Amino acid sequence: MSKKPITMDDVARLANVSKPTVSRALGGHPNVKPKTREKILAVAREHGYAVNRNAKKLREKYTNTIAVILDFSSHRRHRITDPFIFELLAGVSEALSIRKQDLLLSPPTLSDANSHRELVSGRVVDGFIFLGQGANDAMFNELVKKDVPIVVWGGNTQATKYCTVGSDNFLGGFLAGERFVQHSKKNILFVGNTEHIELRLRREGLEKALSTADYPYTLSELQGEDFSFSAHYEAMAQLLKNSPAPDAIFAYSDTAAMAIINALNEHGLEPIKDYMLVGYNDIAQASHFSPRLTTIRQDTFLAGALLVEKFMAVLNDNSPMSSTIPTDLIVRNT
Amino acid sequence: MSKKPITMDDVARLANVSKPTVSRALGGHPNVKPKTREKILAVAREHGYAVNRNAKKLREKYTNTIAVILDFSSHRRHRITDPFIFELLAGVSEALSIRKQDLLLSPPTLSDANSHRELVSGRVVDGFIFLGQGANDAMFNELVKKDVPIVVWGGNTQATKYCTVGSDNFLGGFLAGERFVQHSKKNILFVGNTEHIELRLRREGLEKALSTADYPYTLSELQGEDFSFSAHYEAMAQLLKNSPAPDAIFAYSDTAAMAIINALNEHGLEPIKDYMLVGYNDIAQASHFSPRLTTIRQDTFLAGALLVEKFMAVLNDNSPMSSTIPTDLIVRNT
DNA sequence: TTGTACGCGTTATCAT
DNA sequence: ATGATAACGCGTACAA
Repeated sequence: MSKKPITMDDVARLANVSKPTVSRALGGHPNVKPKTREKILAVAREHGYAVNRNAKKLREKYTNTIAVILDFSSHRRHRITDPFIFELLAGVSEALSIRKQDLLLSPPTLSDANSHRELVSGRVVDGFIFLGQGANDAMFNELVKKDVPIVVWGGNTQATKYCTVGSDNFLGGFLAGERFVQHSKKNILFVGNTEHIELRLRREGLEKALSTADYPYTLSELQGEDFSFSAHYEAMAQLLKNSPAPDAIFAYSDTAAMAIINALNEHGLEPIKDYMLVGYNDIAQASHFSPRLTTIRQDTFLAGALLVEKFMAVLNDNSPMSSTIPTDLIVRNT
Repeated sequence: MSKKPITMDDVARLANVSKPTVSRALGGHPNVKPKTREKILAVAREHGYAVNRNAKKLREKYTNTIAVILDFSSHRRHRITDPFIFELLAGVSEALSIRKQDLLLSPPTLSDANSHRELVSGRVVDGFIFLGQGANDAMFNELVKKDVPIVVWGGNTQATKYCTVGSDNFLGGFLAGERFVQHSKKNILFVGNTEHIELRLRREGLEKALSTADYPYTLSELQGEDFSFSAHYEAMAQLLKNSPAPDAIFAYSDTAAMAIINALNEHGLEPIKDYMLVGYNDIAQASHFSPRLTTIRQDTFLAGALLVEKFMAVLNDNSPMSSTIPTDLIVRNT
């Protein structure tokens, strides 16, 4: 147990060379005789030597570790609800591993800008990738002001001071609206809290498309209290009790869409026949739910790659532009 | 950008004390005069000082970082399918944050025992929590032999040399079987690959319960090729074409259950009336799927806490016993 | 091509 | 209660 790990010094001794030579051999430095290198590598392998990464980080500029923060509000107390955020996490994880960056998965205990900054000045991580904007716009701006490298998955407006990657939310909303207008839908329901930048943009896109309709229509809004499945279900059931049923619904996530469909079901309403619904994210479950969901697709693999690419650019001070990934309407059975 | 971060030396100078005193003040050491401590903390706060964690780790025994490895086989190429693994991840994340341990989320690039060991001897992490056993039983045993601290979410047999935490898989299977026998089910289908220890145990439990039936029955098996939704759907559709429909199904996960129900649906079969189905995990979606799934619940919050607790025990050389979390049958509409 | 000497920022030991 | 000094393991000038 208390076995002392072997150090670079030990390897040097065993290979009859000096420590810097070992360092060079392991680091792939050109100026080292092939035969010497081989000898060193052999000794290292034989003794299971591994470079002490803390000592290394102590000397080097970057930690090559990036903290990834899940959207706080997508978590329920001890219960995760939306698989999308995890598909996104998987995308980021893969992209980071390609660049040989470590991923520190941070708990939502970090709340303010200072606790985040400490992680950087303590040289634990080089910066942050936030998977979700939530209501943290102000904190993100503060972090940028404090020179903390960050990239955020989310929406972007003129006021956004930090680099974002996200779907083209306005377009996503527009595509949904277009579909509704094509089918002459008149009583449209937008589900989502427009305090979130992304959702505000989607609603704007939706409105833009609806405004091309040459007939009268109404647009109302349903804001779930939190992000849980049952909250959405109940809110929708309540709405159906008190108001005329909408004939078109645009939900901010597939998960929310599923909850809403359940409520519509129990109210005796059928997809396509009675209502049209467009979800968002195209999570794995969306195409297997019954009914199969019409939704807006986001490629989480590409998203991860882009988030990491932008982060690296931020780290190197080339203030990269925010950007969006392709955003497509996938028509299925709603 | 190239702003040099403030060091402990700097703080010492600014507070008119020596470096060790600063270290003691920050570390909560008792032997430091309250007034001195206050002064030091004030200076540190004022200048936004944060301890360099790499220098700290270079001196200390533990890195206080734990690598968490997701089950390789639960990932599809760029597509996550089963939310359960992420509920588990959330549980572990929370448990680790309570103990102030950092979570390094490792990509599935690490394949053999040596690459894992390197992470420990390189002092990146103190050890591993594996979320899923997959077919890595041999590697886990090898890691234990090499004194790498690990804990595994999964099943346990006499042959298991490493510490596991998991649901009581035998009991889970038994509960499902009991339900089937109570309803006189005769044509039982087990869905899952029994090469996985957990699933083998569940099948054994199922068989045990079935053996109490005082009537003849058949038990067959369906092994999905991979863990994707569509693979299960298609395998089930195929089975329904070629064989008589089962009147009872025990699926290894709720996700698999959903795929199978879709296939049964399209074949005109109805839950309860035509078949009975028990899933596994009780993921958030299970109670909102249509039909609402009967399933075996696992508390992922508790699971996370237990995994971390056991890991700490392993780290401190008190070879802890493997253990199981409460395992209950949740009866809903299948 | 290789070796010597030093510093990275912290904690631990020992002395005062 | 505090300070001087060493040591953790590595990379990098600079010298050879």
